[in-house]
Amino acid sequence: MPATVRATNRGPAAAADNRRALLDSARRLFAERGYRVPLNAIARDAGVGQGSLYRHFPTRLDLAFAIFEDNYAELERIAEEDTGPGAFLRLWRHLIELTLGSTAFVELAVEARRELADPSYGDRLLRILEGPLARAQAAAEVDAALTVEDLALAHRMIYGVIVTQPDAISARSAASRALRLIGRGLSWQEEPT
Amino acid sequence: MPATVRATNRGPAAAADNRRALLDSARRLFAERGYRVPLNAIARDAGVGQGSLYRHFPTRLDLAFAIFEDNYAELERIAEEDTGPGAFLRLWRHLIELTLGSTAFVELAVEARRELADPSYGDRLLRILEGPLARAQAAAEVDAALTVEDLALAHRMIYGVIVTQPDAISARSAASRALRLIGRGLSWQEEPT
DNA sequence: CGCTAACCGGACAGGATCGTCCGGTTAGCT
DNA sequence: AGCTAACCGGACGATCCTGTCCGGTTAGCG
Repeated sequence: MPATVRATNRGPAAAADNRRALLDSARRLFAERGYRVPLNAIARDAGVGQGSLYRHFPTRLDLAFAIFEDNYAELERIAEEDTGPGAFLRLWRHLIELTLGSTAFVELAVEARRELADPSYGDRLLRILEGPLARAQAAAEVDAALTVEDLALAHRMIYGVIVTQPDAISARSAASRALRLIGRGLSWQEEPT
Repeated sequence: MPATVRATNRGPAAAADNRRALLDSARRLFAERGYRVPLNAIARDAGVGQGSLYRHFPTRLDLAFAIFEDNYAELERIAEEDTGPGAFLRLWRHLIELTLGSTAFVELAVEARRELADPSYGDRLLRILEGPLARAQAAAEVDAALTVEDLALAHRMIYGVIVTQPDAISARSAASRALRLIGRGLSWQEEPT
């Protein structure tokens, strides 16, 4: 039996384990039931008391930040390390994949802006996309007129498709169709505003 | 004083007035606070008791159906009556305008499918768009490859943009940008799946 | 072995929402 | 006027969620 497995989750040494169990359960339940999943459901799923949940993460936002920090860190890592041909498209695909995995990723950003009245959390995605987009444009891989704001908008469009889809399986193909729609354009006459 | 204004909302003759007041309040609160607005808030706003609300509309779905029936009826009327040049685009714009007016319009369709396990409510939009799209394609106004499913997908994409926007004013310009993005395409290489 | 700091569980109070129930009100008819 | 069917209001019980509080548990140390 590995040393990390304990017979009990009590005592000073159990704090780290409980924290990790809470994060694991929260990640799964956010994905399965959305950002608004009850916090006590998370505590129950993690096998810890309500007290422990609120001690480790005083608010829903604290918990969600801790979970989706992983998403951002991974995107930042990819944006930094992958600079070869097609790197932008790989980064973009990864972002879509994360969104398919949990729409709470987007809902958190919306909630953070509403709750904290601070746009910095949403801006983080823009900063991640900036470098790779510029490099892809320099390599003529994507339209030079494209901006990171366009990408963020496209991301929210994909979110809309996923969140209105009844199940995760069909969400993937719907998102795929939506990406093609964005990529090719509907080819109709929409005059500029 | 018009005959329709009553000093009281009691008695047998008041039922119709109360029903209308409930619909008016619900329409406004659904638009302002989203599909999940508390039902008792609607009753309070309409100036009627909880009992009257539940008597007229046993479930949230009943109330929402009654409200958004107007949206569908209006779209159907436009689709039927307006057959001149550019008719399709006018219909499409009207759909976007309704969605800007109340995202609950979309959320209801999602909820109805989840709750009733019946896709007919969502399909109603497809049926409305069918004729005008075919006519626009016959007139070479829009790409012949476009399907009503594409349009429904695009509609949900616009919904995603609106619902993640912090306020109604900025939602309009964001939706406008999104529409241009869809119309022109991002012009990058996304291979078909 | 006993003490203590750190930590845990779950009961609990507070607050929100749902849906029901029944005493009270009204219009119209006799 | 009196009666009755139709309708209304809001109190109320049930349920759910949040966030706190405190008696109980554990690891490590002298």
